[in-house]
Amino acid sequence: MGAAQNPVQVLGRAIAILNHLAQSDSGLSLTEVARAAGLAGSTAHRILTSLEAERYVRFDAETRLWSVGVQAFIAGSGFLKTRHVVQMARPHMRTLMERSGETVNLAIEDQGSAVYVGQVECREMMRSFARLGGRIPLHCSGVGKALLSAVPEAQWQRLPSLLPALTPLTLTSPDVLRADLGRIRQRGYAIDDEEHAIGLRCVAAVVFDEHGDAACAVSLAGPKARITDERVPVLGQMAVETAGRIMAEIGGRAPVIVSASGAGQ
Amino acid sequence: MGAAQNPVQVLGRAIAILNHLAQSDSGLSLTEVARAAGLAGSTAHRILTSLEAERYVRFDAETRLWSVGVQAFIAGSGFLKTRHVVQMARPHMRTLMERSGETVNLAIEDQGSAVYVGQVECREMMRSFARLGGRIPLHCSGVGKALLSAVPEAQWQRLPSLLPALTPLTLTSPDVLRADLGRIRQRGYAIDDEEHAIGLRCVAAVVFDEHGDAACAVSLAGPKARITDERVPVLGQMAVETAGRIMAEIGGRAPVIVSASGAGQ
DNA sequence: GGAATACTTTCCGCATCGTGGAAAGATGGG
DNA sequence: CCCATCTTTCCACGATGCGGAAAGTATTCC
Repeated sequence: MGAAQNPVQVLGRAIAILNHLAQSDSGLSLTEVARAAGLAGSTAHRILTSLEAERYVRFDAETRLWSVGVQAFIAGSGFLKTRHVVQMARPHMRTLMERSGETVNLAIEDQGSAVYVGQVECREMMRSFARLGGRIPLHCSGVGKALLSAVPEAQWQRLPSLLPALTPLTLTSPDVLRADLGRIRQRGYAIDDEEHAIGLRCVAAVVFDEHGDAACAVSLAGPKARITDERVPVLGQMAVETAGRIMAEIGGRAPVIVSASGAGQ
Repeated sequence: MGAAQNPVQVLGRAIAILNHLAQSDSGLSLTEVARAAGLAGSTAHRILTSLEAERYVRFDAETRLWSVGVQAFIAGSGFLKTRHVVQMARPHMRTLMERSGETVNLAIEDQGSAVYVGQVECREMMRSFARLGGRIPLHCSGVGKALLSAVPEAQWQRLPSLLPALTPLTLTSPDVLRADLGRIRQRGYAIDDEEHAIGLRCVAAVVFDEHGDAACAVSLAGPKARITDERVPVLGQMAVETAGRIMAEIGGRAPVIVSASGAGQ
């Protein structure tokens, strides 16, 4: 994640700092920031105070820690504006949450992982912990697999030969994953059965854009205790329906299936 | 919103650009960016490509427009991790207490009642008795009614047909309460006139989070003797202003009002 | 269709602006 | 109370960002 060749040096450095701050849970001290970004203390300090002047970072005088500021959040949220899907999807996600009683997530693909861009939380005490702006691997999440299933083979063939396992149930073999993606295309929704986190299940369906490419994926996530075997097909169907409504809203259309094998349907 | 004196010139400029991009709905062309930020085209271009290298801005080759990038969204979302409404609200509550001379409370909604999560006590001998962590019903408290007023009708329709009366002035009829909530939305703050305890009056305003949902409510509480009829609108306005400042601090925004009826403004 | 127009991108010499070592100022622990 | 550690300010050096101008590319209008 190093700053590549960048026309403007400071910007690369400032952004590296921001990215590090964003990853930390409770904020970083000056020296931590400096070390993380590989900068001299004075340089890091200058950049931090400069960002602070614009409220892109915040300094807590009590804990003496630096963290991400409001304005970075506000500006960053501007990203969602240009993603009309997110806006359009919200009411449908809300309905889905009401009907299913589970938390609904919306994610897009970005650089080999899924990023959560929308969420409607359910009212249960026990609920999923996905965070807006958070990243999750494609191969071991409902949204991720749903997105993958919509991509032509050519692109996911360059997967590593062994996928990282986050739980004992994670699909680590590309061949097994490939088979699962086939099933996903057939039934219309992906199932994540504790492949990302123990006790967490979800179902997810993909939303296609006007070109028939995957725009994003909607998922329903909840504890295994609540998302039982019998409910999976029901919830999956709901996710598919919601994805369909969002798709209609944004003028998307399912792609023409080119698969040569007997992928049915 | 101009970049003030900033230790690092480029950062001020880059951030100004990002902020402008974030405000625009569909993206900006290079020249629009340059003009908005008051920069030479070449300078704006250099900064933009630099930000693009870090995925903080995105360039749509088709429309030739620049907009906020994913990574800015991801990093900006890091703000939510370290955001604690209660802590951020404190300084603003303190100011409100100084200006009004009354005790200031902060409450969140939890399972059908309001819970006090913050307080700045005034210096008067006679003062309100809310306790941190204490619960208070939604229908007969300033904070409670303010929070209720921010919830879409669908959710508070399942109220019992007769609300418990804590004083002779408590609003016990759901219809009367509903009408009051309408008025609260109109004027921006709630009034509790001895509805919870005899002799106690308060005004309260709601603080919205980034989704436009109620995050918490601020109230000013004091004895009826001090909070006279003439002071109510003044104090109410102060509460609204403070709520606004807290909202800015946590990156919240007022919700888009969808109400079909004449709930105006 | 061709020329004029508007906008985007690259180039490069100049001096401004950012850099980081060092020192001063805080803070905390023993 | 002193030493160790971390934060903040300072400053001389030169690397780095600046913007005018020119080249390259879409768009419009006759």
